[in-house]
Amino acid sequence: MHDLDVKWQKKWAEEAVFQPKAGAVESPSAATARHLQRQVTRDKFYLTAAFPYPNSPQHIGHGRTYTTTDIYARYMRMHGRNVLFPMGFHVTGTPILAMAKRIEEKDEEILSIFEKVYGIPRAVSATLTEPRELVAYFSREIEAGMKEMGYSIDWRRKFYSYDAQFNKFIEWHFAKLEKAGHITKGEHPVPWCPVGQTAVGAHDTQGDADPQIEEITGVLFPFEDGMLACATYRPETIYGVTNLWVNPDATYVKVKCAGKHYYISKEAVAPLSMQLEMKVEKEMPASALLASKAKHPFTGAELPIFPATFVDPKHGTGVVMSVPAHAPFDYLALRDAKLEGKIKLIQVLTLEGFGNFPAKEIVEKMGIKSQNDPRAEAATEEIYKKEAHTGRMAVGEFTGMLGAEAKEKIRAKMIAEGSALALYEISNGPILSRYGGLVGVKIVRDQWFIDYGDEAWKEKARKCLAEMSILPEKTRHDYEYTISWLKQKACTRSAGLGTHFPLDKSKMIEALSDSTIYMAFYTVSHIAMKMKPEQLTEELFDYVFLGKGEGKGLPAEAKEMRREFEYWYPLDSRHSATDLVYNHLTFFIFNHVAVFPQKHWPRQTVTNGFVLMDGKKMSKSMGNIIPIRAAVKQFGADAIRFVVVSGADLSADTDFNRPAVEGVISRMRFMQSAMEKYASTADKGKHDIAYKWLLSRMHKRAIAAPKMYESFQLREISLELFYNTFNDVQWYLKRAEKPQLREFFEMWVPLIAPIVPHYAEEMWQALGKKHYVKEAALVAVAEMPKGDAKKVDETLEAAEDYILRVREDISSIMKLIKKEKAEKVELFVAAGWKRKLREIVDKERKFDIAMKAAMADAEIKPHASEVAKVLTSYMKNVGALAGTPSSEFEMEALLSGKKLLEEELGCPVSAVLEDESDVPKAKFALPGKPSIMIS
RNA sequence: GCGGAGAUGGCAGAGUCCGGUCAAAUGCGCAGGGCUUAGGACCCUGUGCCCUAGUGGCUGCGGGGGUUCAAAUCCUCCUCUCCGCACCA
Repeated sequence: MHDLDVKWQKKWAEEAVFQPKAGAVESPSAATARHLQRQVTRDKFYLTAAFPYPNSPQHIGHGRTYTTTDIYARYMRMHGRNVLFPMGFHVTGTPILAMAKRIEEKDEEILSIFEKVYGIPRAVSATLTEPRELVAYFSREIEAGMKEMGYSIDWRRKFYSYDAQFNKFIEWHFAKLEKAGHITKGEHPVPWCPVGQTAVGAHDTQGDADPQIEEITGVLFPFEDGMLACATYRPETIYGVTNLWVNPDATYVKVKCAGKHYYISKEAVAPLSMQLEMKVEKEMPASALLASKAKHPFTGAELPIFPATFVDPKHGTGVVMSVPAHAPFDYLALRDAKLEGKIKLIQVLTLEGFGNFPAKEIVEKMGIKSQNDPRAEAATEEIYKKEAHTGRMAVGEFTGMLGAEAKEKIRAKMIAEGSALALYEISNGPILSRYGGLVGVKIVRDQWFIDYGDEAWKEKARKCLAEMSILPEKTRHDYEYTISWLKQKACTRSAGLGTHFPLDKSKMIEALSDSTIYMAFYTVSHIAMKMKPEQLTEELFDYVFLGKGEGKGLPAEAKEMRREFEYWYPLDSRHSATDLVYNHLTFFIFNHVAVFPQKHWPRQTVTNGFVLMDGKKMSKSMGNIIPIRAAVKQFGADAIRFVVVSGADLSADTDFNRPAVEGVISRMRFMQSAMEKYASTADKGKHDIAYKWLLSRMHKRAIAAPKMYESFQLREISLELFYNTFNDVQWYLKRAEKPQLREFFEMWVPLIAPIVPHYAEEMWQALGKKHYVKEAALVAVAEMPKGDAKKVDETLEAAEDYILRVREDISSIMKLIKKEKAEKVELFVAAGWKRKLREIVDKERKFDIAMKAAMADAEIKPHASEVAKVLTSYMKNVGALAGTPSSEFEMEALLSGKKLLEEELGCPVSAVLEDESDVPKAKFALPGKPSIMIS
C-alpha cells in the first residue's frame, strides 16, 4: 500500500498538478499540460484549512479536517475548477515556548509521550529545547505526514506565522483595524502565575486545567480604623448578616490599599495583591479581631466577630460574613458555638417549600451535626442552588426581585458607594502552574483589545454571514450567537512567538488575533517570502490587497502580487473543526469585513466533528493516539482517508477503528481483482439485463455524486459509491453469465478518486485507454464522469429487487418446511382482480368503504369469498400500495431470474399466472408477492 | 446559569423535515457452515420474541400522555447525555 502511495505522490509532484497558476498556465510536463489548460479556462476555486500548530506531531484526529478539505479540493479539480489549496504553519503564542521549556527541563511526562505515543527517541526530543528547533522539527513531520496522506497542497506558498514577511502583513492588518477604530485599550483580569510572572492558559498548568475566572464581591465592614473585607459570592445576603467569622488559628494583617486600611488574613495577601496593590502594616492573631466588633455597612449595626473553623484563611479574604438564615455553615457554626439563642436570624430571601430560615431547616432535616460534618457541604449546595434560581428578595430596596437579579444590582451599588470591592477568583482552583506557582487572578493594565462589541461591526459581520454558505447549515445559529455575545477580545500578551503589537512593541499579538485573514497572505506568499521584509510596506499591501493607487514606486513584484490576490480572492471555502466556530471562524468573518471590500468577503465555511478512537476520545494520557505517519505506514493513506471522513455525518464525531480500516482495504482489493478479471477490454456485445441493471445503478450514482460531494455528505458517498456499489458488483457477478465491467470501472474509478486518490490513480492507469469516459493522463485531473440519465432504468431495478425478494421468500419457506433440496419450485403470479382491488384500497383507505367499492366492481365481485382476506392483508400496509406492478412485469422479471434461481436451487423453476393454474396454493399470490409452491 | 445539539437493535449509525413500502439501511461484533494442516483473510447463512408445512404473529426506536385508520417520524410534558460560554491554540 505504502509503495503505491509514494509512487503517485511522486508523479503528482513531478507534474506539478497541485501548483495552480493564477489565470495562466505554467509549463508542467507535456502529459498534463492539456488538462491544466482545460482547468484554467474555468473558474478558480480557493480553499484553506486551519493551518497546524507544530508543537507536536499530528495524529489521525487532525487528519479529518485536512482530508475533508482535500477531498473537496480534488473533487473541484475534477469538476474543472482551477484549485488552490495552500498550507502554512501557525506558531504564534506560548504553547511552543512552554513545550520547549518542558523539554529543556526534561519533563518526564512529555518525553515519555513523545517516545511512547509518537515514537520520537529521547535523543531526538532532547535536541528540541529551542523553540525554532522544535518548530522546524514538528513542522517537517507534519508536512511529511500531509504529503504521505496525499493532500493536494501547493507547498510553494508555505510560511510560518513568525516569519518577518508575515509579521509585516499582520502589522498592516492591525494598522487597518486601528484606523477603523477597532483597537481599544483597558484593564483585564487574567489567570496569572506569580512564580512565572505570566498569564497562564490550560497548557501552562499542571494537569492541563483551564483556569476559570469568577467575579466575587469583597464586602467591607467598618472595623476600628479601617474595614474588614469579606469575600462572598452572595452580596445580596448582606441584609441578613448577623456577625462575622474568622478562623481562630489564623494570622490576620492590616493592609494599606489605595489610602484605605483593610483587615484580611495573612495568607490572602499574596493572591489579592495581584488584583489590588497593598502594603502590610501590621500583623495580629485572630484573637485581636475577636475582641472587637465590626459595623454593618448599611445600617451601622454592631456585628460581633466569632471564631469558626470552617473559615479557610487561604480562601478569599479569610474573613466570612455570617448569614445564618440562608447559609448552613453559618447556622452550624453559630449552633456549635452555642450562640443560636443569642443571635437573631434575619431572613433575606423567600424560598418556596421553605420557611423563614432555609439553612436552619435543611440542617435539622438532614440531621447535620456540626460545621465539620461532611454533609454540610451538600446542604449548602442544595440551598444555594435553590435560592439562586427561585429565591426572591424579602428585604431591602429590591424586595420582590429574584435573588439572582438583585445580586448584580446590589453588587454594583456597593462597589459604587465604596462599601465593597470588585474581586476575582479562580473558580476551579486551586490550580498550580507549570512554574509551580498557585494560579491567581491578575488585573492587567495596558491591555489591548479588538473591540468585537462594536454594533456597527457586528452588523457587517451578520451581513457577511447571511450571504455565506455554512456547512453544516445548522451551525449558522452558533455563528449568529457568537457574533451577538462577542465583546472586547484581548489581543496582546506579554510573551509568545509571533508579531509585536505595532502600538506597543513590548507586547505580542496573540494567536487568535493574527490568524483571521492570513488566507489573503497565501495568495501572495510565494512572492512575498522571497522579498525583503522592509519592502513589504503598508503602501505595498494597500495596493496589493485593497487596490489603492497604481503601484507606482512600489517593488517590481507588486503588480504580480496584486494579480494573484485578485485572481484567487475571495476565499471560496474555509475548513476547520467545529470547535473553532466560537472563536476563530467568527473572528475570521469579523476581520474580513473590517479589512476587505465586500467582493472579497469569504463565501463558505465547512466544519467537521472530531475523530474518536475505538469509540473513545483520543487523549495523550489514555495513550490511544495513533500518529498520522504511523497510521499511513500501517494501513496506507487511502484507507485512513476513507475511514476518517466516512464514518459519520460531517458535524458528528466519527470513530476510527481497525476493523473499519481493514474492511475498506479488503473491499478495495476485491474491486481491484474484479477489474483485472472483467474489465481488461471494452465491453462486448449487447448488454444483458444484469449488466444493464448494474450500469443503471452506476449512472444513477454518478448523477447523484456531485451534489453529495458539494454538500459534504461524505458518509452518504462512501455508502453509495463504496459499500452499496460493492454489494451490487457481488450480486452482478452472481447474476451475470459472462460478467463484464469495463464501463462500470471507467466510471467508478474517477468517482471515488477524491476520496482514495492513490488507489484510483493506480486503477486508472491499469485501465489504460478509456472507452466510455474522457481520457486524462492522471485521474487527479480527469473529468468527473457525468451519469447518463438514459441509462437509468427504474423498471429494471424494480425487477431486480423483485427477484431478490422472491429468492428470499423461497429460501425462508425452504427453511420453514425444513427442506434441504427441492424437486421443483412453482411460482404463481397474482390475478388481475387483485391488482384492481389494490388500486381501490390505495384510493380509499377505510376498510368498509373499500369493501363496498370492491363489491360494486364486476371483475372483483366473483371472488367475493377471497376479497375480505386479501383486503385485510392490504390494509395492514396501506403505505406500501403505491405502484402496483403489472402481472406482465412480474412474469418478465421471474423469467429473467429463472436461470439464477434454478442454478441456486438445483431444480426447475416455473412461473404461471394464478388464474391459469388449478393448484390450490396459487390463490395465495398477491401483487408483487407471488405464491410459492415447493415440492 | 445561558445557548446549542442529541437519545434508535450487542456496538457505531441511517431513517425523523414530507406519518404508511420499517423488525428498521450500512458497517462492526457475535453464532453456524465452507475454504485451510491450523490460524488469519475470504465466501455463504443466521443474529428482538413467539408460532408454524406455507412466505405468519407479537413487541419495539429515552420515559409519560395525546392526535390519527396508521407514529421511530406530528403535538405535549419529563428525564438523561454531549458541546460552547473567550483571551486558549
